[in-house]
Amino acid sequence: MGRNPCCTKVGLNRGAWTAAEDKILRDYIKFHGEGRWRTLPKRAGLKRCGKSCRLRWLNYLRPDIKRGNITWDEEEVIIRLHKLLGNRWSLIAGRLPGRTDNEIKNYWNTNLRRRVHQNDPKSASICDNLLENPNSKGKMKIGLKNESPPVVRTKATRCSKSFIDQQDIQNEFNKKTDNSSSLVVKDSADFSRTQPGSHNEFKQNLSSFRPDACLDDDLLNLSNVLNSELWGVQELSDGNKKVNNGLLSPSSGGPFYDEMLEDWIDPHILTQIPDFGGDWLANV
DNA sequence: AACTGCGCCAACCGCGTTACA
DNA sequence: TTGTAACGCGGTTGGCGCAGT
Repeated sequence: MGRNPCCTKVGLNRGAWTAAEDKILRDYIKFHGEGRWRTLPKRAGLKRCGKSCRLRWLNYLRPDIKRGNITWDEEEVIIRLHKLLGNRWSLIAGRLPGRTDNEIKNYWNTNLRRRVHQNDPKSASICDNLLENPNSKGKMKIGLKNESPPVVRTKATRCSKSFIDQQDIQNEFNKKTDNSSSLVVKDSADFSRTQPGSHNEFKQNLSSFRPDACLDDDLLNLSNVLNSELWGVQELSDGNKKVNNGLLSPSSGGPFYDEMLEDWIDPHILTQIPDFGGDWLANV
């Protein structure tokens, strides 16, 4: 279904914003708050379409916007999350306070993409350290099913559907944890086939536990990634392979820093996960 | 000094998803 | 249940500035 333009283009300004326009928009939002973008330009007296106003506010005028060079730490996070999430710029931006999705997208396209793809020594070393060095803090070698970054979802969803009754969450969690300790895994490839509705389902439910559920969308996608693309596979001394769930046992098998996990998932929930930080899954 | 090519990044565009009448 | 308004996302565009010639 096609959509009408958000506003008639006739008589509207386009292109770069002037300082005067910025001031009008900033003052208006300061007084009236964000939202109702479609009608905002008319009410504020701006000759812009609502979309343009929203974009200008979100990417440039917001008071919490951090402008200036991307730091090395931020770059590291971008590379790490892009490896996990693909072009989910808004999710990546959500992990970088003060940075916008547009800024990160631009930075990736102009600085990081080429370096990563051309094995630039700097970014290559970052990726190597993050994804392949088993001795790195909080990380281990992980198994990737293919070379391309995991594609999760490409389009926006809103957060509001993620709000879940807290008691239901707790009940579901209790149910799943009671069952989970007896899981036995033969290999990672077979896992999702042999254990439908158990481990994967648990992870799906785990992804909904955070009470401030606006981040649940992140977790849902993270869960999708873990379900489909990323598994920790460790070679044991006896030749057997040990399968680790990257989400649940980050210290031995996950592609995440511990602190990143703790940020993503309520610490209270983490403490209830059996053998968190160790070998949650039994293996053969 | 003038021209050209290129990179950066703000802004635009199309469209998927959600909310709501 | 359906249609549409509104929102938000990722991809793309185009203007500007800078470096090289």
